[in-house]
Amino acid sequence: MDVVLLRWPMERQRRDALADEGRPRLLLVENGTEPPIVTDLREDWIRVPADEVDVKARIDGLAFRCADERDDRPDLDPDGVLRFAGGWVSLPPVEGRLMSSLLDRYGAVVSREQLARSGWPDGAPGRNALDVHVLRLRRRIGELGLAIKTVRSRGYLLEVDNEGARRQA
Amino acid sequence: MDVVLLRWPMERQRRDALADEGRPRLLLVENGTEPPIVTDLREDWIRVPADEVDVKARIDGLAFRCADERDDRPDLDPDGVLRFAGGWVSLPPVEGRLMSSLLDRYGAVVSREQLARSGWPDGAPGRNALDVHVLRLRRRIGELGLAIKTVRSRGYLLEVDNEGARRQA
DNA sequence: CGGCGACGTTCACGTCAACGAAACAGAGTT
DNA sequence: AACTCTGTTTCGTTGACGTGAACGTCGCCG
Repeated sequence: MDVVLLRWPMERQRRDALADEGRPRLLLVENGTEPPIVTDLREDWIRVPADEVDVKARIDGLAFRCADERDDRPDLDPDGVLRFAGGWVSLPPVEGRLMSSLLDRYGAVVSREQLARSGWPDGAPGRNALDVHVLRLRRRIGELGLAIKTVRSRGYLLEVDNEGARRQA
Repeated sequence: MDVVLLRWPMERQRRDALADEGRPRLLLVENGTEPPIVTDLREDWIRVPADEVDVKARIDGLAFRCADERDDRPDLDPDGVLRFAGGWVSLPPVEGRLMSSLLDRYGAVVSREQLARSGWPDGAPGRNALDVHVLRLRRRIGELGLAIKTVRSRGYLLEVDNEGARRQA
């Protein structure tokens, strides 16, 4: 993700907006003013005027830090604990297997048949069982900021929930 | 943890040593040399000479980042004293062994079977003994700000208690 | 257009197992 | 005698899982 440059303290408002979006930013601190208090991994500052090399080093360092947490994929450990974005929920056996299958193809569609096979390796119960488990799985992972989208007549797809996340928080 | 100041590139060796230890450090970059490539959350740099205020801002920012991921783990000494966050409680033998097992996998799930083996190396008593000891352990460590979470049908997990902590305080 | 069926979502239950909590009793210590 | 540590019994609560049914929505076809 690109690092945004902005002036401090002139563009304080813009900085707050970027912080809300979670975008990395480098504050160019005007001479004669104090640097801000940095409490965010995606923020850094440098006093201007500054050497071009120094600015580049700051930008690269920031980009590196952000890349670090970019592959922030949900992770399901063997004990049925799903971790994501600093939080975790525990998944019961069936839902754990469904999630594992969705995770194998994170961001892509998984067919109902495939899910049913994952959830019940030796024969699925009634047709409706899968639907109900998907519903329950949705509710659980909602609070982590994850969502399962339906692709009608194709299957389901796991992704980051861009909308519902703040409702939960 | 304290931030260590050192000169760059003169003290490169010392910097590497600190990096190995995981200690936070601020590199004072000599004029006329390029800043290092920062690939570590516990490292930052500033070009000298610099304003006292700027140096302080760098140090504070670093300290904040490190505090964020401070692995301030509870510690159980061989005499059954559990220390955490400035306080301590003493644990009876069985609970001490259970805690030791939970600490080995701090933040992860430990199965009931594993716990039973730790608590009673030569044969576990009745089925409910473990439940009761977990209950008692919970009450003891609650006042330290620790909590044992149940992961149903999988086991237990030790972590910092984010909610109950203020009730105790 | 209107009806129909395939597909999904959600709710309300029922069953079963896992877990939690209180209360009690025995052994050992102080 | 008071206290701690321990294990057991008993009972209540919660969670997991499947089923049946009500409801919505989409697309197809007469």
